[in-house]
Amino acid sequence: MEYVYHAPTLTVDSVIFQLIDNKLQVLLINRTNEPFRGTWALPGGYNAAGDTTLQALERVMTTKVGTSVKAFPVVEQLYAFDTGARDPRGHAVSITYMCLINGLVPASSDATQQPTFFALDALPKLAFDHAAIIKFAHERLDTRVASTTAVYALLPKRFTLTHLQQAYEAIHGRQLDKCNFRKKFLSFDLLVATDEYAQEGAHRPAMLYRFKEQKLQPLLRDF
Amino acid sequence: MEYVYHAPTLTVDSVIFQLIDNKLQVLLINRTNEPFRGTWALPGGYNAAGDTTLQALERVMTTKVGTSVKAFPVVEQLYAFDTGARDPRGHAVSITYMCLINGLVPASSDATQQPTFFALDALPKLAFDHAAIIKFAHERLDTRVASTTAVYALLPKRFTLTHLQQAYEAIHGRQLDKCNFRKKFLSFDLLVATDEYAQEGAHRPAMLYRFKEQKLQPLLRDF
DNA sequence: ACAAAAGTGTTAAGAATACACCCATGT
DNA sequence: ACATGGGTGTATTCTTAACACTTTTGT
Repeated sequence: MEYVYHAPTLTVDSVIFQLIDNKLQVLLINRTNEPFRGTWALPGGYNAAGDTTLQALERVMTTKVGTSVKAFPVVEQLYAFDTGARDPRGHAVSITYMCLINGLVPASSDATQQPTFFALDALPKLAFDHAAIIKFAHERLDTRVASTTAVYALLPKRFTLTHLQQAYEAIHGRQLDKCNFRKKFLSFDLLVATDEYAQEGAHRPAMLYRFKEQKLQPLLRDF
Repeated sequence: MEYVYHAPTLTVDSVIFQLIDNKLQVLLINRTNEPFRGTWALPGGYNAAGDTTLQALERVMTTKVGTSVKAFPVVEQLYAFDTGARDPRGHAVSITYMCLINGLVPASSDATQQPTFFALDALPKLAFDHAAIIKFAHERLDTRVASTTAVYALLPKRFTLTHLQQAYEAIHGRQLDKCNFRKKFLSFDLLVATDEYAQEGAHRPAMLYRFKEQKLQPLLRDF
């Protein structure tokens, strides 16, 4: 049998989440090339032969976001999307990653790409099937913060219990009872109170907490 | 910039689960080609340009398992593995799928591949990183049967509550209390009792149940 | 004194767990 | 009669959920 194997185009796209103004936001860049030129899209790029998907992701991060993958405390592969024909010339498969971070200031090597964070409830029109990818990523994030300590990646080292609760509320999209939230989360015994307080207005200052371990751990019970 | 894009090799591998003798078993085939010739491996194959991963999976299923993907009530994409260098000539990315079925008798178009079900606790030496893929698939299956009605795909249309419990026990790998299991599962209101009984030995016959809906549904509470 | 957010207590409903028991069948 | 697995009841403990209350700050 005479048959020359030809591989489909392989790309990598990253969904970078960050909490800004107590809202869950995602990083988008403005496409400078066709197709979808001028439309907002997830930072992504080609995965060339010889590169692992993580290496391709690193290339995307350094060139289009201005940061190494290593700067993200939580990076998780999501799904291989192959519905959206990325390239009009043919079928493409995109491996997607979810990246969580706090305090990232993006800087593309190409300034016209203007990397910008958008709130999930105020997304612009998106290129390719990127709206579906973001939806998938949001659902995955929801299950991850429910079953692991993944929120730590979205918060600064020190934070108040109200910050923590607001993070959960922004991700889950619903209000939680303050007292019940605190009792439950503290019962996991993952936080330690620091001796510092946050003074943020005309009211009682809040105690600052930090995670005992800055790493992904399973939660005893789901949130 | 003069640059010709070259895509990595893309493959598809399937983890086919079935319950046999109250044990969770996975389908393996014996490799007829190098590398790993003569070693057991997951059914898999190349994903050629122009084919979606599901089309590539269909090709694998019809040629190496003797069944269409459509015969599997539950098919779920798992993860893109790119650690194992499938081909010694270069880097390869494998998209993996988990497929659940009941009563499958496999038949490869190439009889020397002898597709065979192996119990998860008695796997042979495996090619590539397939041991890691099976472990990943097992964990995913565990969360799926805990949060959805995915078990239905592993059971015949009619089954006893003991069969159902044994399925959960085989997947979770631990014993469950009969009374508590029944109360909880029946409280989901997903099963209906048929008017038939299963007579399986020198003891009281067991009532046969069926799922109201033969489809994947979320469970009210996790198992 | 008051507004605003921090932080706590209490109770009732619901779920999980452990364990003991009765029932219907073939031999 | 008895062994075997089918099928059920109940009490205890742990979680969840709702809601009301007190505390500490700046103005």
